[in-house]
Amino acid sequence: MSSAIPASYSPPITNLPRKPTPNTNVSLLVLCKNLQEAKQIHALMIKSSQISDTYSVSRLAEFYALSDHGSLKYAEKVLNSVEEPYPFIWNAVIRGNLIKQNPLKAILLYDQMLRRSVEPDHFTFTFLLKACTQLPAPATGKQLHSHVVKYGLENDSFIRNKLIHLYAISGSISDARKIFDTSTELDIVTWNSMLEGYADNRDGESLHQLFDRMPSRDLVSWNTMIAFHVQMGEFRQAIEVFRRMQEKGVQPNPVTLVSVLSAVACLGTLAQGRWIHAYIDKHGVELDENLGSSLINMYAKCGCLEGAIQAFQKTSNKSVDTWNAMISGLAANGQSLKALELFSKMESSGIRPNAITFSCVLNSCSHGGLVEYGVDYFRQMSEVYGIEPVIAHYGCMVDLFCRAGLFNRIEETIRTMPMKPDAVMWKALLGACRIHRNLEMGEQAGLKLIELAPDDHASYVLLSNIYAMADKWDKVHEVRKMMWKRGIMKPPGSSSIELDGVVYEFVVGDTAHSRKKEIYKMLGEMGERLKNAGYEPDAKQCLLDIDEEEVKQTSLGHHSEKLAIAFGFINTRPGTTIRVVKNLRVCGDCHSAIKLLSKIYNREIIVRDSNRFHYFKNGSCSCMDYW
DNA sequence: GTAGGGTTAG
Repeated sequence: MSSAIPASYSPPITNLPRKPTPNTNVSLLVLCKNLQEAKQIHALMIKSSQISDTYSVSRLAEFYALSDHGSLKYAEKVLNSVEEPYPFIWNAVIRGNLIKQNPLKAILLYDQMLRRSVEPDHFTFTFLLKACTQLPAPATGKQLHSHVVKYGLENDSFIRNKLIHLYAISGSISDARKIFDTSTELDIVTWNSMLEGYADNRDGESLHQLFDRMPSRDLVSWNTMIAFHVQMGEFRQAIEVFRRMQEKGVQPNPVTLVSVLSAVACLGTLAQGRWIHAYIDKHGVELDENLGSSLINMYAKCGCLEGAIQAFQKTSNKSVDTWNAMISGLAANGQSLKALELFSKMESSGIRPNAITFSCVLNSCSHGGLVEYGVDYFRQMSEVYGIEPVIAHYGCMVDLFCRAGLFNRIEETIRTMPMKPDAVMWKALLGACRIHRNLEMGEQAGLKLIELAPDDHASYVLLSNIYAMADKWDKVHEVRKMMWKRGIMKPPGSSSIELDGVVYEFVVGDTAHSRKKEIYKMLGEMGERLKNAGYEPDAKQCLLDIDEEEVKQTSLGHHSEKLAIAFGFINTRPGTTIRVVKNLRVCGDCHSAIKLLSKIYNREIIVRDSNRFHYFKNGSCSCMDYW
């Protein structure tokens, strides 16, 4: 044949075709530090025809789809350039879309895949089901389930567990359970998926039953239980489970400790929080940014700012959440200006504030009575940072104006904002009406609030307080009757104090305590000294706080925070700071009394109520009587 | 030559 190369021919050395061994270029992909380099390798692969090798092209598509330096656009180009794409490439591109938070696209790719007659495999379905969980798209999930059956993959454990997870979180817990019950082999992830399903459905009974039946439990099982209790507001149980977990010798990880710290923060039990912090240090648990934020939050919510600041400084990789936790911590503890200062530092450090940051910042302005600052930050938020205010931000603004008693600006805000006011907003307004004695607007806001939040006891109490203030006693009774009829119960006020790591809890009019004699003797003394200092009880503010029976038996002197403070006085050395955590808001009468007590007994008293901190010192409070 | 379940922040 004429085209045959003569035997004598030897090509010039420079023109030697540099035929790479099949995987040379592919193995270079891992070294790529940017898209440009990957494209060069891509070009080399085309030149050398290596692109038609299934393995090589798959790896290239995988790089484009999954690497930080990749590009989904190029991944898709590769996908479309291959005649008969192997499912691997489709899987990679689908997975890439999941990573980039685009689950919808992932599902659309599956559709294309079927149109091009590419048969999905077990990997494909795990990714797709994850996409359905992310969206969430339970109906699509159900369809996929039937495809899984069609392809005979229903016994794949990964797919089965994903299906359980998807059904459980999308309200079809019985479908999830059906798969669980009909599985021939249950692995730990199956158990955990089902466990999480019950946790998600707030079904504590089934959750505990399943947990008790588990043949073995791993870290995730324990974390699920702890998180469940935190979610349900059962903070002591959360810590109890944590204790049991340690007894069983299971080592906690950052996820565990984030949950536990959150529970401690809600309880306000500083000694416990310090113990967890020491545990983290001692066991060398990695202080990732989440755990850092949780520590800051815990210290801040326990009223220990120094601790929060130290944790903040120690968190090396500060995320936007880290800054948010510190800013809100400063604000809650009455350090509004410092919070705003920190916000400036955050801006100059190059971290971009998010919507939560602005809630924290506006909240700082509100707590500090810094009206004009607040107005300016609100403007900056959309103008400088392009963050559109949501209802929560408008809520902050209303709160800001409320505290300052600027009723026309409140009205203007509510009138001009692009959404309807929510219960939180009416509540803030109602609170302001009480403090500024604006009875007319207060009544209006109260009725709106009850309309929007008919199950919230606070709605009724606040409205009743307004009526009581106006001496409209028939209306007070009306509200009370309405509450009774609807079966709304007000949880009893309770306060706790932690002494030497032990938490003592008191409820209003508590007489069950083993040291009640001593406590009531102390209360008596406190009452005497308050009276001598010119204090007069004001019963109007909390008529609905306690039952009528109790009104007769006990006086305001027996509110839980006072009981806790009395107990603190007895059991600590003079001059020691008293820290009390209350489940509801401090009533106005107690607030005045505690101010005086701080002076009479020369003690710093820190009370955390359901909204903020009150630092009572020398006769005044850090909240400047706005709360 | 690819996969699974868990957390927080006003």
